[in-house]
Amino acid sequence: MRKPTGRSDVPTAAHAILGLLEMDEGSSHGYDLARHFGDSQPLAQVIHLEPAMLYHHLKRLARAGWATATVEPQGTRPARQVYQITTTGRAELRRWLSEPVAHTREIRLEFLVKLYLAERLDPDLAARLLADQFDTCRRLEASLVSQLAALTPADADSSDRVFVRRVLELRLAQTRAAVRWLARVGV
Amino acid sequence: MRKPTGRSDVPTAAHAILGLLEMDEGSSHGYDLARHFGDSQPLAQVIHLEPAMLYHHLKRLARAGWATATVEPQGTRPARQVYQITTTGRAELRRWLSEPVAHTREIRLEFLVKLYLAERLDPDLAARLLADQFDTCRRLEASLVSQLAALTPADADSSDRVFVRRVLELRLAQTRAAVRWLARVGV
DNA sequence: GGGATCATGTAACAGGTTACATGATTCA
DNA sequence: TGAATCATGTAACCTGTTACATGATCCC
Repeated sequence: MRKPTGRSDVPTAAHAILGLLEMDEGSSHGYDLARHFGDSQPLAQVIHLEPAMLYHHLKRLARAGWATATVEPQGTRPARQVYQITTTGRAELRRWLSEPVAHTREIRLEFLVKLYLAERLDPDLAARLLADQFDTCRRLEASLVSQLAALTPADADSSDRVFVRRVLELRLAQTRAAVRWLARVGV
Repeated sequence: MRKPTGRSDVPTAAHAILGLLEMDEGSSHGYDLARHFGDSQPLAQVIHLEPAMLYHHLKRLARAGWATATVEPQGTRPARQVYQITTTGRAELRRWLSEPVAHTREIRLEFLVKLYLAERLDPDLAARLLADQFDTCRRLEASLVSQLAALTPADADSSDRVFVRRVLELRLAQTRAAVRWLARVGV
């Protein structure tokens, strides 16, 4: 018998669904929610979610106690599973929305989803999120700068060192681009 | 019975291992290769590879005919599985190394691995890869610029439109950062 | 007649993560 | 004595992708 594998780490998609349940307030079932991730919808520009995974996440949200499902018979069609966010689900959503992402690479997906939802659910929260994300990226930038500074003094330029320097320079460039973008968005 | 599920898409990790087999030329078994992905090794700054996945990929490389395994008994320890790259494996590696990545988000991981290996296996190939990647990113940049231009004329500024514009602006910023970095590296 | 729409999924596969199994040997 | 090294993995879980099942109804 194994230990119950100490994992946590709820994926962005699950939180996105949780946010949509909060926005759509009331009647949301899988097929309905799927439209948010369909062609030319704003969220679809940022996160892809196939029906298979959508239904999967809905079940997990229910298992976690963040949503409840009620069955709505449809006559001929399969019964609708209408989901509703719970109080603990709402608390979890808020917690997630207040938390900036830790890495620059997560801006493109996770942060954009947070921003989309926060702006539509609570503009004040969105403003705070933006400010916190800006600070986080600034700190990342400073850390990269000091890592680079610690690197260059050693004059031995093995190709491995050159490579590591380039990696840091790329990260710094990406992080600075994010910082400038955040500053422009957060006016 | 299902169709054999039309997938392909070999992951970066597998190609990284293939590249290391080509570099280490001869005696490389799992435990040995693992050192490349250990603390403070240059590749570890870019890609994480736990032993479990390393051994998994080695088996898949053998299954694909890109490497062959020969058993080297060790007495008391488990026998070493020594892997060697094959001719088709070498061809596949070369093909992969010549191909720039299609998306800006893939620069951070997949492109950096290609660059690391190409520079160590064939500097000319590395130079061509850099040039091709630069062109690809330039085209991406142009595409994003025209997408933004197509967006702004419509004056109706729904919050959804604002969001989509921001997404494009972030991508453009990230792509431009990559372009400048590539230009600096590729001197 | 034939495809899109509604509404739910399952099956089979993939990569990836964490924890653990095995068992002798070397070193602090 | 007990941790690290060598060398291989497996087990159990996860997200994610693609293909397909079901079956009525609506619209061209």
